[in-house]
Amino acid sequence: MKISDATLKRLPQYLRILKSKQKENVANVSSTTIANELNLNSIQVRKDLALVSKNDGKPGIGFDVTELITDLEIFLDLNNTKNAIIVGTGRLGQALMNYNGFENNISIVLGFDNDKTKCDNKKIFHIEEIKKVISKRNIHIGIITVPKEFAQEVCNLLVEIGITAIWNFAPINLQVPKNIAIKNEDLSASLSILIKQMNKK
Amino acid sequence: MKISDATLKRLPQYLRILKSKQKENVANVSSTTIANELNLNSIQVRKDLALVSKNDGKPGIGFDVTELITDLEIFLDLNNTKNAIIVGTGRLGQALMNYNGFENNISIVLGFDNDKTKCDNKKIFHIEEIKKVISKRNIHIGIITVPKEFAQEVCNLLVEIGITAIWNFAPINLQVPKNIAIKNEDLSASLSILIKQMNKK
DNA sequence: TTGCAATCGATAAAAAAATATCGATTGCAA
DNA sequence: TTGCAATCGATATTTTTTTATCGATTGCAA
Repeated sequence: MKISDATLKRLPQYLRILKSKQKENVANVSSTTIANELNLNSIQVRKDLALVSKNDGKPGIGFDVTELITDLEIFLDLNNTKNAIIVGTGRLGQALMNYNGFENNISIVLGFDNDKTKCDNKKIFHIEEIKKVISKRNIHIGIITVPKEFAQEVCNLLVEIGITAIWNFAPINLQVPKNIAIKNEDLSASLSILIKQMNKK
Repeated sequence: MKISDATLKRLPQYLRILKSKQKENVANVSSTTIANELNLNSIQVRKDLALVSKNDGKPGIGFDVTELITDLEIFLDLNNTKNAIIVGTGRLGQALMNYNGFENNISIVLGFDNDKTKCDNKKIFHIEEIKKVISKRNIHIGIITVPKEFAQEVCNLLVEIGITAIWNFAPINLQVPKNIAIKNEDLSASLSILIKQMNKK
């Protein structure tokens, strides 16, 4: 059973709504309710949920909030924390190191930079030390927040030291071996969509 | 003629490649070349480009780099700079204020925060002053980088003062009137996709 | 009870997006 | 010249995604 990226993108949103319902001590939520809050179609919500949960919704009532949360968390693999490192500890890197919007599934354990003045912090090391510092730790994810000129180089380095997933914030499409997972976070593209949408209205 | 979000997302990537080719004094680029660099299908590239440019590619040669750049920039409305403000000048807000990956189409002119200690900066004001400070300026875009608890409230405020496009980085789905353009930047969703992809490999 | 509104899942249909096919054009090398 | 490889656009096909339909279940109110 494979799940499309489109669906995958919606799952964390469902989870957020479910958790907020849980906080309000709501026991059941209908697909219609979820759909309305996210401006989606309720059929789509049901289909998405059916892919990740064996807990059927009950006609007239909806879905059991707690059960669905459990299933979503399992599916999204939110229970075991992934260790991550960040290369590039400028403002964006620091913002991510301190971001609390992630649903607790990654822990950004270390940062690296080529600016020695930033390395006074316990958690920030000079990029040259990366091999040495990382060797004994179990790191899954590498986050790239360096200027685009250095991004491919950093990417290669991360691959070399055994990182298997790369989250890239530099405005460039990185080339990686097939066995490496990569997600390019393209803020320009987002902005283009927003501006296009704005001009239409 | 309407363009899908999927296509719209690819256009800035094409532009980036074209510009880098231009820098290398390459006069023509084939759809195959572009497709390979982005791991896309060349037919898809040609179709996308046909939507935004009347300059046909030439068989055996490819597309004229300069012409395509011009057409993409016109289509993406990159020539007239949009003024933007940021609400929430924590690390992420500051990172965006200093980000240079945008293709020069927005200028983040001012920041707002509810922390007075941040407001010594010429460009950062207290949120309470927002109406007064903004009234005479021509602001198009509002960027929200506050904690999620305050995001909807800030959003409402932005709508109230006449902002027509909102770029939201708080992990929450904001509700806006129909005539307002909105883009929720969902980092958790991106991360979910990356992790899913990683686990598959 | 009984009937009604809310909701579900399964299946079908529609819409959208991606990819394949194919004849035509171009430049280059034999 | 001539033939070949690269490339194009237009059209057709396939695949994927979204939305609609419909019979069935549930709780609640009359």
